[in-house]
Amino acid sequence: MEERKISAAVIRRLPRYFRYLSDLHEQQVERISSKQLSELMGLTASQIRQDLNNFGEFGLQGYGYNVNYLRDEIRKVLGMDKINNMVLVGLGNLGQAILRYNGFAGKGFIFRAAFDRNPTRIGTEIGDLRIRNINELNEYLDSHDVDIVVLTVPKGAAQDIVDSLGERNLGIWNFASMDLVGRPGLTIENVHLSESLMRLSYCLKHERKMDE
Amino acid sequence: MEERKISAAVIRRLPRYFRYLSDLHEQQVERISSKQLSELMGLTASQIRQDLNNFGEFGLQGYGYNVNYLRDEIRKVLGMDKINNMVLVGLGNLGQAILRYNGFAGKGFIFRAAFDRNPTRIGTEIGDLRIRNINELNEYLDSHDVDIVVLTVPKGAAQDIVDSLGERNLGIWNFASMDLVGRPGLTIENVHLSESLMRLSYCLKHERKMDE
DNA sequence: TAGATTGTTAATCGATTAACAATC
DNA sequence: TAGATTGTTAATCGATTAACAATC
Repeated sequence: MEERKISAAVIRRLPRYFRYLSDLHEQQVERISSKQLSELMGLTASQIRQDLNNFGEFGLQGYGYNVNYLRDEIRKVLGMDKINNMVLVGLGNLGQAILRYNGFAGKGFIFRAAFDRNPTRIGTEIGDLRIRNINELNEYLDSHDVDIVVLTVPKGAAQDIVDSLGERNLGIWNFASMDLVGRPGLTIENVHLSESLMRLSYCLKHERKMDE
Repeated sequence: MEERKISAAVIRRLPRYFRYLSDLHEQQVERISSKQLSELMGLTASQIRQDLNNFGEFGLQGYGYNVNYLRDEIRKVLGMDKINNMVLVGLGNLGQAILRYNGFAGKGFIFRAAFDRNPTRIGTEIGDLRIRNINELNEYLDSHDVDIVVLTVPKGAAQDIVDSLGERNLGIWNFASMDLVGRPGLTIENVHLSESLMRLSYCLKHERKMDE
């Protein structure tokens, strides 16, 4: 499927395209040109066409792009044309908030189980999920089809959990403020909130607008 | 103070340098060369030296960098050599989690007030903060020195709040999954969790390792 | 058909890497 | 002094922008 090597910069922009196209679709917009989209998103039309053509020829000369079709193609490219099964580990404040947020399910990202090591939490329910003992994580992964493990544990615990995951192919959505040591089969995406806040602080101090 | 134009790529890396240097400092490491740091962080030594020299000459030939000194300089560059006063708007799951997280205060980012529009929340306490009515936000900003407004409201409400902030100079840490329309004086940093999750999905599907 | 807009090649710009003189 | 490692210039690489033929 892959032909060219897709750059990190393009991958970073893809979900944003998806969001804009979803919004347009919701507003019943049927077609859009790269020019129009570029003005909406603050990019150049050239860049949009280059980006999209990494993945196929989605447009029509003289017409532009069909919003719904393009959205659907990007959806596929992003691997969102299927259910992504997730489990969450670590039910502190952030873990609970992520688990309770209902914006992911609509995009096909569904929480199937939640784990913690704190005995006072185990057995309690959040939403419709009963909190399980972290010890049961591997057993659960053996018997269920899990795509993504969400790590909302303290940074001291994160690497141990990753190391305990065996040889499985998994995505790790890491909220611990550290860089995990991975291995083949693991795909790690970091959400480093503190670093985002520091960038804001930098931009504030230096009056620097950050281009998306 | 600014001489060269600092690129977005450099700014994105700065907080990560700060994190690694903080970790090294905690481990009592006194000095480090760009070579050593590059191996630790998965960058090239060249890039590290280039990055740092945007802000000054922090090293010593034949020696490398003093960890504590370099950390402190980057801290200043990031605008973290002072207290950053924050208020939070929107006490849903995520807002409460962010407010309760105690990792920001240690870096000088301190929550001074929290606002919501839901009458059942107003007046209750989270941590040591009493939730205030969102109507009082402007009054509060008039009488207090606030640097950063954290927006953890639904996307339908986010732009209205931004528009209501008047002419003030503020940083906006935006968790709503939309791009805010800013104005001079506002510095916006977005945390788009859904987009991060989609990137993970993409990388999973395409077996793509994302270089930090 | 004429006008619009794509897909794509070529040109430009900027970021990363390599190399090395300066110097601790 | 000899060895190490910086700061910085030059070379390379890659990403963005511009241009335009193809074509709806």
